[in-house]
Amino acid sequence: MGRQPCCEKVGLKRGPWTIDEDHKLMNFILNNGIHCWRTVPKLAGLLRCGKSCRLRWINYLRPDLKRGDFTEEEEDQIIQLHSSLGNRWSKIASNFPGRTDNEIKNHWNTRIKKRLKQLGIDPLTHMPIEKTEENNRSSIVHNNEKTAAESLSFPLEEGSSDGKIPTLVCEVSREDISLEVEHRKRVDEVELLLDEDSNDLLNNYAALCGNNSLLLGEGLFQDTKYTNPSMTSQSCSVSVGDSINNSYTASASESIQSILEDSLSIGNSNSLQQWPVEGSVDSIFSWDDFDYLEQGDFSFF
DNA sequence: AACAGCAGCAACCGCGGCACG
DNA sequence: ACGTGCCGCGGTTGCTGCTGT
Repeated sequence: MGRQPCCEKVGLKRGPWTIDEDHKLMNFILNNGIHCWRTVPKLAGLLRCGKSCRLRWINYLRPDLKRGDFTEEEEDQIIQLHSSLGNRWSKIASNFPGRTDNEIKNHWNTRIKKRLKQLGIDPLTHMPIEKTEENNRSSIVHNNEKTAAESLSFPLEEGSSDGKIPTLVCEVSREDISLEVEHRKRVDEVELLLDEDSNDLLNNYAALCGNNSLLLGEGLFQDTKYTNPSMTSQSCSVSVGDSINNSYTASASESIQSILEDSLSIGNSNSLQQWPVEGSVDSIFSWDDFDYLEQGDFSFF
């Protein structure tokens, strides 16, 4: 039993994508659109599984991707949404046009989490760490005062009787359960808001998140500025070609800036606006160039 | 200059949910 | 109602560049 693998893994390529593979994938999707990811690699002439192609497209090649560092406003919003939605990265990402769930997840795990900890805030609960520890201690104390049966007598959420096994463990206090129920309510309310009008989310958030409101608009991150150096994130070689005669190749760490500048000077000076230099060096594909592709007089390599 | 440890990111993996026959 | 296949999500891994010693 069990699911079949999404594809035959034998003979398929894994690991970092090459420029050539990127070109093939983009070329294919721009010309044919996306119908079935499973068939994309075959039709595009790629030795990848459909899943890998999908991931590459969504996280990297999509034309509407916004690259570069997260702004303070974005970070604040991520924190707010995370306090309500938890690790539902795709939901969180849906509030950031041009950002991917993977990108937000990585940013959370590598930076925001760390920063919250430095500020004495538990990234999981969004509560001050001391208070979280107190809660943990007190819940254990409370729990010791109750029988196991009493602890188990409160369903975690409405609807848990629908055949699902309640996700309740013995070390849950009455207080914890009410907190959990309250949290779920907030999640539901925020999701409603997201559906109805995400622009109103922030306005409503303060009202919804009592304890968490300390994170709201208090200038918590006003003094923080990520001075993230430009990342040369991909190990493979980087090629920049204009649509006519020129093509450049260099190792990732080598003179990326100058390559970009060369590219800019050759082609449309607006062509890299969507791909900030501070972002990944792989962001150098110009989507303006794909206009040529659609017009039929341009092709990569 | 060489090495080790760390940080950041892209990519992979496995599972759940959903659509469809 | 059930089985199958695909997509999407979230957690995790591994690679690469950076920084400190």
